[in-house]
Amino acid sequence: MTKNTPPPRCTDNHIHREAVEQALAAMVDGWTATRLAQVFGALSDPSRVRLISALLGGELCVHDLAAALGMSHSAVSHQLRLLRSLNLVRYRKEGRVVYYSLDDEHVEHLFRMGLDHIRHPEKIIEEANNHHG
Amino acid sequence: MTKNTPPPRCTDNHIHREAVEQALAAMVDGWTATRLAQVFGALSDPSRVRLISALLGGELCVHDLAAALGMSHSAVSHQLRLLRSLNLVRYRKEGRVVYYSLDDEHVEHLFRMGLDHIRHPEKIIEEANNHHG
DNA sequence: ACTATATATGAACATGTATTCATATATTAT
DNA sequence: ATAATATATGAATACATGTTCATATATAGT
Repeated sequence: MTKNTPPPRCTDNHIHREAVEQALAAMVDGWTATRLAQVFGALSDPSRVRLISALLGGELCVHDLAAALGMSHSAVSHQLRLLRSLNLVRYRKEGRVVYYSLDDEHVEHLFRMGLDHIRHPEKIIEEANNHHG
Repeated sequence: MTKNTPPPRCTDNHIHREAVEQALAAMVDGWTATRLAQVFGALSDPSRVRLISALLGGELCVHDLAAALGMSHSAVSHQLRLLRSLNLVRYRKEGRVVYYSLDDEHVEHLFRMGLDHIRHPEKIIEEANNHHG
């Protein structure tokens, strides 16, 4: 006997009722999961990440975005279309120039939170708890 | 003579210096963009979104996760491996059972921020700006 | 040792996606 | 009208990705 706390078992016949129900209670529905996946998917490509980050500095036209990223206008336009479709960026047309900008603060928050994650792998808990001011 | 605010032009010869430099200043480097894209990519699949959301309720073993999601153990294990590799989930081994849980609060924040986005498409600006109450 | 259980992993296939190319639309100037 | 500029978009191709199947590893019980 090495342990006195018998680990709950996961036999096929009697799966943890409680555990599974706890999971089901917390789990989002399929449609929400799909929508969420789409939003995160919009940020799941290096080009789009760079597009978003470029727009952190303020609105930019397609041409300048293409220049800054070193990509073709077409490729940038395609990506902007995706970002637009998910309300991550908005556009403003002035003459024949179209200026893109981040749609709302959400996007910036999402982005910065992702940055935090890759920088502070798991330090954030301490920071959040200590800071707390 | 139609407007008195001439829109800045994006001619090939003289791209906006300022605009492009503004973009370049705000833009993350390629490596960071790739890492970020990977993290967001981990949340860009409905199955993984549901996995994460299931774990919001607390740690769960692979078997129960598979049961809750209605997926094969193999599929779940593959996805958990991805999430693990990006430090989005952690695992705890107890006997032959492996319990997974969200790695830190970051993940939960990221997730909830995504949820907020798909629920409040662009209301956040009004809320933040007006804030009259 | 052997058997059963819990999870992990490699290969394969099927689907999704990002870029390029060519072309279309929209706006401005002549 | 035509020409030039700025952006958008459809089709095609090349690459990435998720699931399934079969198999491997790890642990517990006999």
